[in-house]
Amino acid sequence: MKMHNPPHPGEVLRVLCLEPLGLTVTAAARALRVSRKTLSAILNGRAGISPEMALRLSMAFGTTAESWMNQQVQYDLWHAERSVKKLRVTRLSAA
Amino acid sequence: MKMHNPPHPGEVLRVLCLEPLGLTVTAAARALRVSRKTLSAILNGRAGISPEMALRLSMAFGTTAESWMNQQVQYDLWHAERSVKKLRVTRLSAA
DNA sequence: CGAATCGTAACCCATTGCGTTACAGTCATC
DNA sequence: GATGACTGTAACGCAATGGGTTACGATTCG
Repeated sequence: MKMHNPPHPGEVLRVLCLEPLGLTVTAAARALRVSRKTLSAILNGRAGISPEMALRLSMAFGTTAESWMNQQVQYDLWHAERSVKKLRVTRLSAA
Repeated sequence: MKMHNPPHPGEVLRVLCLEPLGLTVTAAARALRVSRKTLSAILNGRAGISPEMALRLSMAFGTTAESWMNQQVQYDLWHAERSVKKLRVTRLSAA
């Protein structure tokens, strides 16, 4: 069940939300009451989905905030595993 | 399925991981290779679970990093909903 | 040409995770 | 009663990050 290479949520947002509705970045940012820069950063993978942004997205697109946050978690964990390759931690419990 | 009042992950960590093993905060922090202050902050709800910390916990306790991150998400979203009570967002899509 | 869009850089601000050091309080054992 | 272990936390410092504004160059379209 481990995702191979999870896309950043912004990519999903663009393809599944903006494009189907023919929304421009500017228009979507206005609707979300967020600066164009902030939305652009997310769409291009330069920023993550914050809890508040997840709420905004859920309200604007009729989705759940959890789904956005979960995508972000998958993305973050996948990259954390690879950036911090070797964490020396003492095993405290067997499984 | 919406959690009523999700506990912060630190509480779960303490009750489900430290206590069963009779671990002190100091000992657990040493095992996780984290400062005692950092672990204490998490246990007392003064800090969240970062991706890296989720990885450390998964390695030490044989759990999944996702489970810790998901708990954090539930906690964050629940509080975000209540702190930012009214986000004025334009609905862009019906369901 | 002129207008709209877009990505982004440059700044500024607030928050947050993490480390170290240090202090006060609790508790158990000597 | 003194000693040592454990705990929470304040005070600092550092780096990263989300978000806002302004502004510039590039692209696309009427």
